Amino acid sequence: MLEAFDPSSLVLGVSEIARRSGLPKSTVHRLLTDLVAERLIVKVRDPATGATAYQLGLRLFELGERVPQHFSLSQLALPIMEDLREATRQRIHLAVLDGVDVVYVEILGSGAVEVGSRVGGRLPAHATGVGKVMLAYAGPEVVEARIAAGLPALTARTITTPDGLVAELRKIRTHGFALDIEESTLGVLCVAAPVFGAGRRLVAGISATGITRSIDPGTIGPAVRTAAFTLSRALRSDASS
Amino acid sequence: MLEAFDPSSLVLGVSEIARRSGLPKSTVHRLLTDLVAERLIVKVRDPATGATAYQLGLRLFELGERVPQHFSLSQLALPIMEDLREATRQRIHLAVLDGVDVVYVEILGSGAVEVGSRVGGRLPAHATGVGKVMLAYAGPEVVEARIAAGLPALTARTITTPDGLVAELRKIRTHGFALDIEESTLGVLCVAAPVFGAGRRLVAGISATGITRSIDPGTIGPAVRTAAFTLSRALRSDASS
DNA sequence: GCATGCGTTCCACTGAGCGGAACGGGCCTC
DNA sequence: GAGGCCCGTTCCGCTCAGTGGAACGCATGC
Repeated sequence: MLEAFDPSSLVLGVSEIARRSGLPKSTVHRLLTDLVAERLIVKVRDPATGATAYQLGLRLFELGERVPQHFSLSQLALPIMEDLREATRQRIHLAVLDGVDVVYVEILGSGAVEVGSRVGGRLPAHATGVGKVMLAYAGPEVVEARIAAGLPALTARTITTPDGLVAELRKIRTHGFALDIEESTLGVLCVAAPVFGAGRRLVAGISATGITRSIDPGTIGPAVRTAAFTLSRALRSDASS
Repeated sequence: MLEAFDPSSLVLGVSEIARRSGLPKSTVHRLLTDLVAERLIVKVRDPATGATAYQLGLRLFELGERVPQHFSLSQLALPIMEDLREATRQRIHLAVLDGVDVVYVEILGSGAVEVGSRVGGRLPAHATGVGKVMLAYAGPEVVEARIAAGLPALTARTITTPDGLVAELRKIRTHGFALDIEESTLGVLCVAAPVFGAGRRLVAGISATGITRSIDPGTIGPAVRTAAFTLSRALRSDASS
């Protein structure tokens, strides 16, 4: 039922939540009362209509910040992301693979252009730089799962064929980094590198993103790879302590 | 039961969760199975012992990022916080009042020194700069609630008497900003200002934090207040659109 | 004035949830 | 090697908590 609150609808009434979740209104109303008591949901007065409405509560935010895949990773990554941002002056993303999508666990810097990424947001892996770089170093079963789930286009430049994706991933493994040239957002270019943890296992992807005409991959690529190596080493040190 | 996962214990076994939550082991086990199915919890192998353990799942992080008090506020605040960070070169905090505590909803920059603040973390309001500034502009019932809940010391410099706190809050209203001179962390000074939304209602507090000897409140105070005014105006514009 | 949809409450009915006990396994100590 | 301890997991008899359709009062729009 909590999934009814999506990023474009953060404040909802009982009937709308019932519609979105497929539960009866009385069930939703009772569950909301319980969740309000647990402070996972907050009951508010919708300023637009004056009606009763509900939104996710601060407690949920506090719990969300304790998710190890975000918290532990961010703690080690943030200083390195700050360095990369200082060095490149671009918007820096840190994301993990979740199923066939990427989920952004940390983003530094607002960009010169509006991009679709958002902390806690998810995008299909094949259509982003960090996603492609993680697909390149994840097992073939993840690539196959992504292909099976479909390769939807985010822009006209998104890779939408299995052969095209497989060839692209091979190229990424050769270069050691991925490029997203307007595949997720028109006018935006992104350079991404893989981050490994203990046992050389893929943990995350890190990237620098900016306006296509202001980014030189030849210059930024090595910087992103350096940050990725630094974070990988930090993760391995952390795992053995 | 999810509260059993606290920031110092992110990975727990069934028995430990049962102890912390006061629920029987079979109840905990069954609830965990349900939460794993909902992907709010992840079942992992504890690398230290090889035993089964559980941690909060990425889905919870995604939901946490949709909490309006974090998401909507951060969206408007981040560019302003970045400006303030650029101008002051200090660690920037954005926090909201929750009951008698402050909860940090956004933090920019790692500091020169380790401070107790953490995104999603909470601290007693009377013992932090952003907390004192919000107490100064919140209703007296919030101040009374904080006093009734006790004024625990975080350092030897924390205000621990009701009269001392009331006098301090009056002073803050006179100056329009708060100072935290080593009250939450030794060696650390913080300058904070209040952020208002529609109807001149207090929404948040913003602050710049750094090493005591590297911060001049006379210089940084106006910068923090400027950022607070800018964010307040952005919030009022946002509310009326 | 009527229709529609809202949030809220009621209550007869149903099966889902509870949690103590037992199990097998791993680890540690003697 | 045996015994003790604690772990995670499973079972199942028992109990009442949860369900959701219907009805209500209210607000809005035509």
